[in-house]
This record gives sequence, C-alpha cells and structure tokens, in this order.
Amino acid sequence: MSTTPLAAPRRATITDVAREAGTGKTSISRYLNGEMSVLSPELRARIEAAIERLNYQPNQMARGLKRGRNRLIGMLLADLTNPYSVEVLQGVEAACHALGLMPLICHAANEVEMERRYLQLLTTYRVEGVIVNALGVREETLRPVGGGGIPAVLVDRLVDGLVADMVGLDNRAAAELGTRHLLDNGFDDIWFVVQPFEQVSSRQLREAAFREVMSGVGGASGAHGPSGKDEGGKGGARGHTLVLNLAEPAAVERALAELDRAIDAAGDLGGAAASVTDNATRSAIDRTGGKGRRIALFAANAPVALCLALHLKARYGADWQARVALLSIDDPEWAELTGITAIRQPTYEIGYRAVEFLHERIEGIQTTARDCLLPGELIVRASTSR
Amino acid sequence: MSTTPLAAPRRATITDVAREAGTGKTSISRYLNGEMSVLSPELRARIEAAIERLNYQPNQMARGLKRGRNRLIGMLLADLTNPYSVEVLQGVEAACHALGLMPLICHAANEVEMERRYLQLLTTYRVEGVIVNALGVREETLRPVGGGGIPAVLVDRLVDGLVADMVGLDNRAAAELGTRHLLDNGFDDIWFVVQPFEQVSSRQLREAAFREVMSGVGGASGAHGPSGKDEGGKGGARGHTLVLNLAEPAAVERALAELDRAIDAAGDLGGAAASVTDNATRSAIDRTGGKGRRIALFAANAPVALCLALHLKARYGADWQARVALLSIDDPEWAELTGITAIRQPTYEIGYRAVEFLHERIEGIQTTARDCLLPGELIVRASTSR
DNA sequence: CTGTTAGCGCATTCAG
DNA sequence: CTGAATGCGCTAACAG
Repeated sequence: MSTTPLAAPRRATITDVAREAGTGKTSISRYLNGEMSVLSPELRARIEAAIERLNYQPNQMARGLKRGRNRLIGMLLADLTNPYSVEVLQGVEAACHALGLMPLICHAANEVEMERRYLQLLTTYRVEGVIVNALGVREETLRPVGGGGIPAVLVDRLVDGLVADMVGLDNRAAAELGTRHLLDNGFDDIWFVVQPFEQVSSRQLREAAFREVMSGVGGASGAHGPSGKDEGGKGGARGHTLVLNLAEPAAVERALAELDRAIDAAGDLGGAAASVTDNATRSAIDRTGGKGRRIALFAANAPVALCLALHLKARYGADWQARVALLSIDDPEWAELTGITAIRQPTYEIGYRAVEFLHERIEGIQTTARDCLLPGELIVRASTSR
Repeated sequence: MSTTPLAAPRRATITDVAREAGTGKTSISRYLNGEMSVLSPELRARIEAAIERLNYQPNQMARGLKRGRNRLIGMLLADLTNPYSVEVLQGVEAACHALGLMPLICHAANEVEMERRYLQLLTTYRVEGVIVNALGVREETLRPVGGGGIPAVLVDRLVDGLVADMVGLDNRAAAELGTRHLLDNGFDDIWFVVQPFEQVSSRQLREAAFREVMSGVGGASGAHGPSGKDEGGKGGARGHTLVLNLAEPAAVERALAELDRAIDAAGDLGGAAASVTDNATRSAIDRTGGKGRRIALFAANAPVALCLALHLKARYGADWQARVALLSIDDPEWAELTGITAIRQPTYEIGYRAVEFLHERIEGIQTTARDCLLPGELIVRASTSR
C-alpha cells in the first residue's frame, strides 16, 4: 500500500539542505551541533524545515573523518555463547547509550585468529577505544591498541605485558566465598574444575584462591597438572584441581572419567541434600548421610558447570544431585531450575564500569592503570545446603 | 617491559606512506586495492616496505566516504538474552566474514524505542543494509530502510506493511511437528503457551498451526484471548492456548495459576514418563499411568519454556516432569540437562542465509521479496517419550 | 549572527 | 605504468 518502491534517491547531503534552506553549509553544521545560540530564530526555523523536507540525516562517517572522532568503540568478546558475555554486554550498551558512544560488537567465537583480525579491523575503522574480553591476545596484538594506540580496558582478564585498566569479578574473594561455603556445609572432598589456564588470569586467580583456602584447612591441592593428581593433606578436607579442556572432547572424556572414579569412591549417596524433594527418596538419602566422603564440585564458570551437569546427569541419572554437590561461579539461567548453587557476578556493572573507564581514557584522563574488582554474590540452592 | 608508552603518534595516512615510499598517493591507493598488475614490481616493493615501516592501516571511514560503500551492515536484535539470537548471530558473523562485510550489532533489549533509535543510528552510519530481528517496528520505522532506503532482510518475523526478504523457521511445519509428536505419544490435553502475539508473525503462525492440528483431531482450541478459555471439542484431544506476557509478572502469575488448575485437575502422576530414572520412583509413576488426562505443555519458544519449567519446579518440586510433559520450540542449553523435548531451529543457517540475501540485495540483484523457510528438527527427550 | 575557505584520508578520472 | 588534480560530506577557523 504505502510502499516506496522508488530507486534509492541518493541521500540528502548538507549541501542539499543548505540550498533548500537558502543558506550556507556552516549554518547547517552549527544547527546539527546544537549551537543554537548562534542562529537567528528565523534561520533556525528555515533549517529545521529544510531538514524535515529532505529527511536529512547527517553522515556520521564524514563527521568522524573531519573531527577525528567517530564515537565508535570496539567491544571484543571471546565467547557470546557464554551468558556472562551477554550480560556484560547489557551493561556496556547501557553505558554507551548514556555516554553517546556506539559499540561495535565483535565476537571472536573462541578463535584466537578471529580475535586478532577483529582487533585489526576495529583499528581500521578508527574506533576511539576498545574494551576487550580477551581470549588469547598477547601484548603484541594489543600493542597498536593499548600502547601508543587507542585506549583499551580489559574485562575479566588481564593481558600479560599490557598495562591497561581492567574491570571484573573479585576472583580471589569469589573463589574463597565458594570454597568456604562448601567447607562450612560439610563437604570434605572438593574438586575445583576449570578450563585450561592459558592466558586467562581469572581462571588462575580463582584456582589459586581455592587452593589457598583448602591448604588452610589441612587439605592441600597440588599442581596445575591436567590430571589433578593432588591428594589432600592431614585429616582435613581434600582439594583437587581438575582441568577441563572443553574444546577437546577426548580431553573432556578423560577428565570426567577421573572425576567419576572419585565420585564412585566417595560412597553411594554420601553427598548433598539433593534436589529430590519427594519424601520417599529423600529419606533414603538421609539414611546414608555420613557414609563416605561428602564430595562437591566447584565449577570455575558456567560452561564448565554445564558440561559437568550434563555428564553427571548422563551417568547418574536425573537423580545425580543426590551424589554430588555442584557450585558454580556464574549463575546461568538453568541454575535455579536445576538447583545448583552459584556465585553470581555483577556482570551488568562490570560492563558499565568498563565503558566509564574507557570513556575517561578517551577524554584524555591520564592515570596509572586501574583495577576495578567487583564482588560476587553467593546464591545458595539445594545442591549444597544441608 | 616492551610497552610503548609514547603518546599517540598520529596514525600514518596514505600521504605519509606516499612520501616514505617516494611516490604518489595514487600508487598507494592502487596497492591497497590490489591492483598489483598495474604496479612495477620495484614500486610495489617500496610501497610494501613503507607500509610496513609506518605500520600503516588504511582508514575505512575515509574509504567509505569516498567510494560510497563502507562494507558495514546493521544487525538489529530484539533480544540477545534469547539463545536463539546468539545462535543466529553466529551464522551472520560467519557469512559476513565470508563476504567481507562487517556487522554492526545492535541490541534493542526488548525496547521498541531502542529499536527505533538504533535503526536511525545505523542509517546515520550509512550501513549498506540491515538485517532485522524486529521487536515492534512498523512499516513507517523501516520506511527509510526497506523502501527507498537501504536494503533490509527480516529474520524470524515479518513486518506488516514492509516488503522485504525474510528468512526463518518454517513455523507451520514446526508447530505441526511438535503437536503431532505430542498427540502420537498419547497426550490428550495440550497447552500451547506463547508470548503476546503483538506484531510477531512467528508467534501467530506457530499458534495457528497448533490450533489447526488440534482441531483436526477433534479438539478445538479457541480464541487468542489471554485467558485461553478454549475447551476441546468432541471426545478427542483438547488443545488450549495460553498467553504468557513475560514482561508483566502479574500477568504471568495469573496465567500460570490457570495452568496449575488444569494440571491439578489432570490427575496425579497422569503425565509423562518423567525424567526420573531410578527404578523405584519410575515404577511408582508407571503404576498410575492412564489415570486422568495426559497433559503436555508446548512452549512457543525458549524464554517461555524456561518460565514454565521454573514455575513447575517451584510448584511440583524437582519431580515436576512426572506430572507434565514439556516440549519447546528452540533447544536451549538446559534442555538436555532437564530432559525436555525440543524443536531445534536451524539458527546458524538462518543467520547465514539472511546475510546472503542481504548481500545480493546490496549488490543490486532485484527480485520480488523472497521468503526462506527452513525446517526445524525434533529432538525427543524423556519428557514426552513413553 | 552568517558565509567562505580549507582540508580530514582516500579513490578516481585523466593526462603524462 | 605513474602521478597530479578533484571531490566524497562535513567541520573549523577565519573573515564579513
């Protein structure tokens, strides 16, 4: 009906508007930039009308080219599949919106090569800054960016040689919080499961904090080795670290097998209160309480937690939570549904702060690199509560 | 250590490179555009070196301004929180990558106003095309875009007055597939749960197909009214439509209450095979099979399914699947974990095709608006299988 | 208050 | 094969 099948009628330019309004381009430009006080009401009205008539929309590219800033910032995400990323993104968007920035979202999909290329692309589009949730970038890759180049702020992870602002979860505190919670609830055989550390600082920090707490209570957890062969110390709780390389099915298989052995050894139904709430089943579980070690899994993030949950369900049935407790950093949408306890990250705020930091940097505020560590929130669910 | 703390040293321009290489800008430009055959090997080498030395990176904005195309396309997403969107996005990214396009991702976060503004913003950045997963845009909003303006392709949903290519799930077929599956498995009281139809064509199509199938087997499902007061026909299966307005907690509450009544009335343990796999519990369920109506919920998409699952779990306990079967269009990550059956959309391909369509349009291929309907895949899980 | 003049960084005729 | 000139759409000094 009211379609406009006309061939693209060439967008109106500032020149067209000037002509239409019977004036010079400068005045149009001034109008566009809100310098109203310098325009006679009469001229201003004419301009307004002309713009309206021509449906004029200033070309941001041209503006950017001229004034040297285009209000674009890059947002490099390692993995949009991780709910964490999407949540951070919401914060980023809100902040950008508030600050008049436009985020260019780049999704590396867990490919280091992609990451490199996107960074280069962003540079090429002359973004004014980048906020990076790096996957495997090294200092060299970011060099043109963080160093003498455009300002950058890191999210969740540090990049080795790179000095830049960074904002993320207080990993130490979060891991301690989780570990202590498990300990306090009587679990004495805790497995910290994490993806390969690689360059990801947050993973390292979480695991380190976990080990520290465990060693404090008598249990010692060993090296970072992929096989988590780290037996506990004296009579206290035992802590283990298990590396789960989600990218390699074979490796996952192996790691999970090791875990299974431990779970089987821990004694049947020796675990958590379970999420089974019908009375018959419940009492059956309670009867065996105390037999064997109380085993708990501490997932370093949501993807790991999901992998574990899927495996456990496949192996032990829908009832798996009766055997093992699961605690995860990150609080994915299925956590509530499945009753696992979680440590929720302040994702929205992380994203928001990141943009604020970047904005300050863009505006030229010079400070030494800042770290902004935000606290996580423990959400106790059936999986780990007595 | 190897940091580069120098103050931003003004990026090299084509002029700098020309000077450095002792030649004119034209040759540099030619080099950049791959017109190698028109450059003496000697000159070419010098240019290469100069570029390297200056770490020159052509300014895309400037190029875009000049040649009138910037290789940017807009990707407007209604809701990134919906896994569907992220998956489609992966396809979009892959295709863009293959075609040398750069997607500007805009997230409307379920706000119509945002949507409008982003569309306007994209226009302002002179993107060459838009792929739109619209929330509530109307023809007028897209006018400057689809009509005489930049080319657009719709994803998942149509926009009323707008003629444009569209790619998405074959909703009719998918809804039929799901409904038939439930029927075939003996469910005789089926509730189709969907968000408010509003302008979202896919919701309407799915529900319509559902009703059609149901009416075919004797059950009739009534009007679109938010209270789903639609009793079945003769002695066959009964079909109901329940509208769940996720944005309004109060409305959700009301709708769920209605559902609860139906479930309670359907008789205890009259439902699915349940996901409980330990033998004791299972036999207890099987004993009562056949008593009361077999009730099943058909969620029109993942957000709805999640809402339902959470509610059911809260109300009937971890064991809820013993009472109600749940089938969902969309196959979220927690589906496997929880054992609900699902109809997986070919999300990646949807995204990929969308970009291909758009690309053709950008390249000037003129055709009448095309619809690309891709088939969904039924993934049967414990929830609905006997 | 308002218009004129220069470029921003690059691609493109069009002559060498 | 190569380079000088022109202008994309817009802003920023400078004059009126």
